[in-house]
Amino acid sequence: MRLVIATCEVVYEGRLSARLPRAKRLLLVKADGSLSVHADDRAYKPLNWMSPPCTTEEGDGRWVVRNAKGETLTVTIEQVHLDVDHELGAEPGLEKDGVELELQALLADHPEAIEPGLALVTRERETGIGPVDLLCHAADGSFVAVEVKRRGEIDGVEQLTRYLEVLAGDNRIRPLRGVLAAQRVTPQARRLAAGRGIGWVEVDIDRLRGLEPAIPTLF
Amino acid sequence: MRLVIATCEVVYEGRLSARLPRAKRLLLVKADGSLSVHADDRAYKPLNWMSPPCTTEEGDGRWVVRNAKGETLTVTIEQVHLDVDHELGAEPGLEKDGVELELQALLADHPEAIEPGLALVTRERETGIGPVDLLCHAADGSFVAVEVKRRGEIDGVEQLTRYLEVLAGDNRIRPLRGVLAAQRVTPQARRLAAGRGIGWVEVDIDRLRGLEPAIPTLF
DNA sequence: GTAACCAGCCGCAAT
DNA sequence: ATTGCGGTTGGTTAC
Repeated sequence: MRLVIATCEVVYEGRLSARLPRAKRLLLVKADGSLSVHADDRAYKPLNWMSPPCTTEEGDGRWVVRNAKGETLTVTIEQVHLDVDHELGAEPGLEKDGVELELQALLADHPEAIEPGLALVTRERETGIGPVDLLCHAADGSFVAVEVKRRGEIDGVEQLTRYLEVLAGDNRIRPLRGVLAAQRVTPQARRLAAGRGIGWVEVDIDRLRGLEPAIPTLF
Repeated sequence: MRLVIATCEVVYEGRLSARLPRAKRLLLVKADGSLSVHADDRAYKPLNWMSPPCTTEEGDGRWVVRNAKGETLTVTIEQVHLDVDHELGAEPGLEKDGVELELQALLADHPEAIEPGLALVTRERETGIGPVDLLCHAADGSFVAVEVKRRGEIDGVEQLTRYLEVLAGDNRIRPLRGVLAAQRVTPQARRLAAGRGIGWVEVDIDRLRGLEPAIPTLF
């Protein structure tokens, strides 16, 4: 990993055109070949960058980074304030406990938290246009397709709507309705869901975490 | 901007839980208070980070970064290989020519590229649930709501569907239909659009750039 | 490779 | 503050 602090100008030509007038910035060159240009703000987002795979041509105070699509990032360096190179070695890897996956697993174990009497049929049921998170069977005899989100917004309702359109053609799982299950459901999403005949429920992930696996799956 | 290369362990507790076992990494501390932890790959993406506003407590080989929501990023430092601090000064700012905006502007000047005889009524027409990119009037007397995308995918069709649902209630712009205009339209989006009675068109941005403004707006 | 979907998405603008 | 929405979104996975 090479760290350069330099007074420079930067031009990106690719999916858009972007120009950075002369200023002091961090140029971060990683072992994967990528280059990021950072200012002292914008959190972790660089001002400009080129993602790998790409190649850098360096010479005469000018770096030209290119990728296979012909996009270019050109850095014109006026003055170098720091230029260091460090070998970092292999990254052992990031372990994550993601929220949506955990929420889906918890709800799969506790479908009754979505609606009393609900029982799991299957997870990640394929529809042909993507998998529906949970397919359940309700106390009233109907099937319920559940879309699980950390945050229930409009696009979750849209996604579930698409799945329902497809699943409606399968008469083995009729009658069918849809429910959006999320930690929070926004007012717009509630309104859109209501207009589409889709239910919604807010679930408390901390309460779910405290429960023991209770209801076995149907199949 | 402070650049530290250190052998460290990192734990994030917040919207999810994440752990990084001991390894050599870059710690990037910006003037906005943000901290990013980078490995030598993943392009510009850090392994872990904390966005501003946040505060860092540093002491005894341990950094604890907190934000207002109680999320924490804890870095336990075993060995420091580099620790430098540079004043970057103000960033003069990034100038961008975005693609969707340019495409929308070009199509506003050349609605006939969407469909012969089309004339612009207005851009960014408010619907109550967000602005529709272009509202036009067609040769057949109908109004046409146009959603402009760089890449026409399912969510563009969904978005336009929502707008059409709302705009259908306005009888000053009847009859009304919808068109998705993009540089490319994916097969799935075409299929979904067809099922909803929505049209689609692929536009050549380079050809549009070469045209002179031709058709004046109606209003 | 294409396409759909998630992401601690980020960041912006309008409500 | 919320919410919709674009992004040079990036990255993963299934088809």
